[in-house]
Amino acid sequence: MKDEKKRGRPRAFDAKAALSKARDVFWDRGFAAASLDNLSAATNLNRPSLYGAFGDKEDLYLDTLEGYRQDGMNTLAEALDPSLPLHDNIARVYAGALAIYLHGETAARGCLLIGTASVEAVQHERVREVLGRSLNDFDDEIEKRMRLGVERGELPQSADPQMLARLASAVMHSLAVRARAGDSRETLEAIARSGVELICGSANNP
Amino acid sequence: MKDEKKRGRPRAFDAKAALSKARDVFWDRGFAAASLDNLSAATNLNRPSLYGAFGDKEDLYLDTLEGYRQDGMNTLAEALDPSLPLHDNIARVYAGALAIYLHGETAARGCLLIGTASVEAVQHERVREVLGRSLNDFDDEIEKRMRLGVERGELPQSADPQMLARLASAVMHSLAVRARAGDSRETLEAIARSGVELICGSANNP
DNA sequence: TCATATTTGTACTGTTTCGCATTAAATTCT
DNA sequence: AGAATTTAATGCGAAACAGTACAAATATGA
Repeated sequence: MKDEKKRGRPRAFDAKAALSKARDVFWDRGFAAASLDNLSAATNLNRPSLYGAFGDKEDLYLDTLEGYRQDGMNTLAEALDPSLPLHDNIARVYAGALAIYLHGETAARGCLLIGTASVEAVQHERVREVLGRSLNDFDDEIEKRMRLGVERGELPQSADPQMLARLASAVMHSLAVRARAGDSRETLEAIARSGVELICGSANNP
Repeated sequence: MKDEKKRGRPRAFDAKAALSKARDVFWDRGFAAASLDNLSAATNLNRPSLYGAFGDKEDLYLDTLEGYRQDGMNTLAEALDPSLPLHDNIARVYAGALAIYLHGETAARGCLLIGTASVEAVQHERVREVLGRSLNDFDDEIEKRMRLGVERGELPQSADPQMLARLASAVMHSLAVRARAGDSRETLEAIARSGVELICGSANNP
């Protein structure tokens, strides 16, 4: 499925690496302010090569969003390792998020989706779809863990797993926004800690 | 302070109304994708008039952000009317936010600051400053009410007003993002209700 | 070896962009 | 009434922009 030798001249670049470089450009500048020259320079690809490999600017952007989304889902699944207590799971979710959000050259970049796709979502339906789906999938994954928490007695029987999941996500959304707004790591970590306590704190404390 | 007749030709437009129209353009398209032609058409002002009145595009954008911020602070202050119970206060904060976030032509526009300033915050320091200040001021205002809640016994003495305030804001940040991502009013209202319960729910329930 | 297929690089096109220069219009001060 | 001052409207110009045409380069298949 991979070694089917294609006919013509082979590619001189790694599409995944190029996509990663393009993602960084979008992450820093957003979709609208990222020019094809920026993307071309960052990926070391001429514009025609970019078009050939990924389509137009919006296609390329959607590709980076989709890749980011899948990476995020993988990170989330790891953080939610069900052999750990719920409290630790949510703390790990936030820690993983902050590790990503706080990585930036000039200023922290936050979340690629929340930070850059939100703007475009109003006018670009495809972007809105990816953003909405990403947020929902994230909620759903956490909800599963919450439901397990209720079964296990980590959460009271009266707890609403869906709503708890959405509120757990909400804290993460806020971390994403605040990171991009320039809040310090200390502040963000404090919010994450308080969020964990509020959402699943009543569980461990008798 | 207002009727000091200036020397030259008087303005044929209302600066506040123009700013409001410009704000709508930025709200829908974001800063980068909003062209001066868009802004000129929406405000019924030629480009030179825009420059004369507000400066360049970034200046105009910052003006709209500042106005939005102040409107938001006023709405917040009303919602936090201390003669009402804390529970109602926070519910009113979210209701007020949703009333603003869900108002859009094609799709809901969310929060102007979170939805459009976040992208620019990384590269435009002045935008990052306004965004950070706005989030902080919002937190601080809610924190005051939380502190009052502790004094009054609406919240337990052990409650951390600052952190509760930041988490209350977090729910609102999430509403802003989710509105722009296309979530329904029902979903958003449900999240708001759950947020109120989680943050100040343990207070009213004996 | 030669045709076929794909990628690469240069250069181009037409549009959009921002910001300003310039002139005409409207008002106040003297 | 005329000078001074501010705003309005037209329109310019230089740069940036997205996307593509075309030819050279590099591989496979016959």
